[in-house]
Amino acid sequence: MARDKAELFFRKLKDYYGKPGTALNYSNPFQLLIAVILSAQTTDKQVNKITPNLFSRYPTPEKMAGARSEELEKLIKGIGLYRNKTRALINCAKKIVNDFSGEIPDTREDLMSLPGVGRKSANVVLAVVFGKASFPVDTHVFRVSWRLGLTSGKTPDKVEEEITSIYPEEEWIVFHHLLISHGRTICKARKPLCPECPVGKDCPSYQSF
DNA sequence: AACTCGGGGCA
DNA sequence: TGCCCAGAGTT
Repeated sequence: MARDKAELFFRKLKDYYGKPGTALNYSNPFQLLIAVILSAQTTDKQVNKITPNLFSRYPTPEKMAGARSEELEKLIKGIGLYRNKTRALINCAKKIVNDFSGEIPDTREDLMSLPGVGRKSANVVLAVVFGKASFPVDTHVFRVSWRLGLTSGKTPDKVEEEITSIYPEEEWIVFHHLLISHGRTICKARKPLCPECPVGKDCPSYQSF
């Protein structure tokens, strides 16, 4: 039963990694959304380097919608994929202004209609900005939950469904944090450090790759 | 389903 | 210094 295993792993991981830290500190919904878009394929550290200048120049959807791409590009250059993201940011801001009256939409469907916002980013915004139950499934979540035997789905949507059925909503944030921390430090994509893993031999994937 | 987009981190 | 890593969009 996945739920029994989940309880055990959850406890062990929680003992090991502790409580979630504070990662995304943008209280402004628009700025948080933009920071999330910029975070794709990068780290929060990289994003935090460029956001002060970016938001100083384009603090609102209206300002960003009117940005010249050459100018905005300079402000986010240094981060990866800057051409894609420049386009996404400007088009996203325009859509917020034109289709959503300048407000950040609060449904998954509307968020995903915004350029640069996919399934994972939409769920982050729903959770962080609107406090809605949503579980962002990134590659860490996907890989770690699969190795632990908690999920078997082959698509992120399926994994999200499986994983959210295991825990009550109140524990999602902690569990999400644990999967991410674990995926980054021990349960790495290549060369996972199984001997150091707090789950150890209870993991069905222990030393099997 | 496979590929692209750019730079940081680490072997 | 070259390989691996992290999402969204396009074909």
